[in-house]
Amino acid sequence: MQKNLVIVESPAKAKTIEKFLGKDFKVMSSYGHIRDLKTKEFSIDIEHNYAPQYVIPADKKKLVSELKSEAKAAEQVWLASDEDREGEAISWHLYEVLGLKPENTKRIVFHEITKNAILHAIETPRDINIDLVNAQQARRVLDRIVGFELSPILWRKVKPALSAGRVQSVAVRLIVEREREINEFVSEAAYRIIANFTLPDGTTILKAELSKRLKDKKEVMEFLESCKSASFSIDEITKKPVKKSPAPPFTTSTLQQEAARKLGYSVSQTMMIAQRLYESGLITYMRTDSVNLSDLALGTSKEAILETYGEKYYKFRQYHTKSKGAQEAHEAIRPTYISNTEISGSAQEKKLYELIRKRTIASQMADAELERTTISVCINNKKEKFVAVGEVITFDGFLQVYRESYDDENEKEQENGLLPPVELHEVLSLNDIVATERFTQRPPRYTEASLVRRLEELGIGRPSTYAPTIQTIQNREYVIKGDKDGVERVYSVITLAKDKIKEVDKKEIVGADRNKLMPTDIGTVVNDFLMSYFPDVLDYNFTASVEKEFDAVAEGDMVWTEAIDKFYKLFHPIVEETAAVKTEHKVGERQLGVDPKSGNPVFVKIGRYGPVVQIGQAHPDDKEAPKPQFATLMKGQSIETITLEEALKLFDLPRTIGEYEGKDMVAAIGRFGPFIRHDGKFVSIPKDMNPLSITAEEAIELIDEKRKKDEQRFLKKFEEDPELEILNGRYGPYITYKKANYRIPKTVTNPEKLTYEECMKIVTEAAEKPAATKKRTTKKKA
DNA sequence: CAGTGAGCGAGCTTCCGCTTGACTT
Repeated sequence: MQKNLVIVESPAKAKTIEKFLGKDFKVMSSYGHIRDLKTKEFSIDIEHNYAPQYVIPADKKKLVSELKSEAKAAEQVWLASDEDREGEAISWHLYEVLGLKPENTKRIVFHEITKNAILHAIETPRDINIDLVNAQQARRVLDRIVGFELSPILWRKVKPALSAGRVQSVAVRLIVEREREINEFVSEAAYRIIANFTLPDGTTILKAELSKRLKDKKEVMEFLESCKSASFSIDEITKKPVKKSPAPPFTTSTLQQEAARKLGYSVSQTMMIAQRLYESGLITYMRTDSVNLSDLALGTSKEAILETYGEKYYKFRQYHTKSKGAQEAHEAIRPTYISNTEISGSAQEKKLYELIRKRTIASQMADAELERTTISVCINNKKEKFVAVGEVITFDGFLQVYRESYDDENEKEQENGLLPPVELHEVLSLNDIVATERFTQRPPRYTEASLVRRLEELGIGRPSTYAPTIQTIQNREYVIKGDKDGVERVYSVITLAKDKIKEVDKKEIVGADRNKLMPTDIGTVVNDFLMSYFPDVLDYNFTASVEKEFDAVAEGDMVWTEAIDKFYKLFHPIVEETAAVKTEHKVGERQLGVDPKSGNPVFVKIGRYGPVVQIGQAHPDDKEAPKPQFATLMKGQSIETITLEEALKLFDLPRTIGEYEGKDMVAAIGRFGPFIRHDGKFVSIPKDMNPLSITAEEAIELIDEKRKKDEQRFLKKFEEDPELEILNGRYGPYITYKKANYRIPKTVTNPEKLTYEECMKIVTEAAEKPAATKKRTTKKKA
């Protein structure tokens, strides 16, 4: 019989702890929550004081019965779930479901997985904190009420299968509002003035910028004109020491941000890779909001720094979490063993590990020291000055290991180089002055990672939900991650050189974006709807204010059902009212005008499958009445901005554009964008062409291109096995075998020369690696 | 990642937060 049963949340953690505790302890994992509200029902009994109806999900039944029998057999059960609200609730559910008894059940907590921490926890057990559990129930019930009362309203008023929630709806709001700011943004121009001087030695160049920008061309002309006869001399040299400190160790959110900036990983990619590192025992837990390092980690970091860089580079630092609502059940994300400089694994895993290791080490290193030199050049007939700033690193400190990245150019600190040695009052000769027209920048669109950062700042969402939330708002098609073409802008450059002023216009592309989050029509309509009826829930401070109540519950100062009741009494009547409003028109519907052909009204709205134009009304009761006509909006069109003319044009599709080889060519828009159908085959119309304006010649060219590509698609077939083929895909050659695809190693230069045996070797080797065998088949529709 | 290609009157959708697995005979 087992003496002790310890239950933790994660199986990887269970494995580690079992080693520390010895053979008198069996350690099992609950795999997170073991009980929850029903998935398909409201499951809250409003009439009976918001009593939640918990069930054990089907995929947890087997686990729960195993836990139950192990618990029954054990002399002592130790509930060791995380030391936060959710963890406390997990322990409580375990206690209830497993039928544990108070006399042989103990609750223990530790927030670092070290032998000392665990042994200490075993020595200092406590009871389940029911106040904390109730705070979790309040959180759970509130989220269910908000989600399950708001979503059905959207199904009725906007589109089926939509969703709303405390977290996702605010995430969408951030993106919608940012896009509006961008649309309303008016950039302002000003001239940046840069002068190149030659020092008295006759060769060295000093580059300096005018201390202020000039408003317009007239001002620039006047300024340059007066510079013709001016003399320039150095009137001030200042040197100032500057210090820079390292960033704290990673939390989930900062790891996601840095992995996106430095390695280009998406938020979910980062989490998957980190999960593998965690399961291999290489890093600590990857879902955390804490920047705290264990004493063990602090000690080994110190050793590593002293050994590799020397004492001068070491500085003991303790970080404190600043983010709102942090619960700090875990440590910061760090290598399990700092001394592990190299790991085995995929290239991605290695890169992420290296990032985590460097960040951890740097966080315990000395400040970098810089010397900032400012040289100011005065103009004898003006009070403005030219200024040159240079920076020299006098001691690199943590910079030797790690440098934090920035999201966009605005945030990036200017890279100041080294300045040439100069003397005070030295007279300089002017080479040229270049005035470049610069524009203020619009606010940046969110990336996945910058959205996570914003949500964290607002205290909305948790480390375990950042990645799923971003997935959800994209699945619902509230936002899309995509690219935006920039627009060409003309700016002028005015140069003074050799006493002559010259002006040229130059062109630049601005506002182009890659992989940024942008709202869709659906997202915008849903957001506007929720904002007008439920501004309190969409308020950026809603989560923060309910968290305050949950804190009061956790402290025992408030009964959780009263907190919920307070909210429900305000919230539910609005839900009822909103649902009761009979609307003839869908939310977001907009009439564009009248169809000149039929005289029927033309309007745009969110249809069952997304944004559409509709001509004429439906007459559900009259079967004889003419049916309305529909047309889907094209990519880039929006129900907010589309005009009547543009909308009517969409009805020209499908459009016969001519004949080729005796068969009609028809242009239309399908599920995956514009295409041409010809002789039963489909050819996509590229982004820079329009199905409404494409000519027969262009279409024939596309068809021929497609045929050529299809021919080249089959690189090689094998007689040994017809299911094995080498194909040419969008991303180069690949092997396909039994409906699965396999990458050809980069070392192979002539894929078409691969033999049957070589191909099968690639296939079987890939199949052995667990990651490659899995093929995600994402089903959108039921 | 590796090729798809409507429809707008018929049937169930949805929340947030913990955690990973992968039918059973």
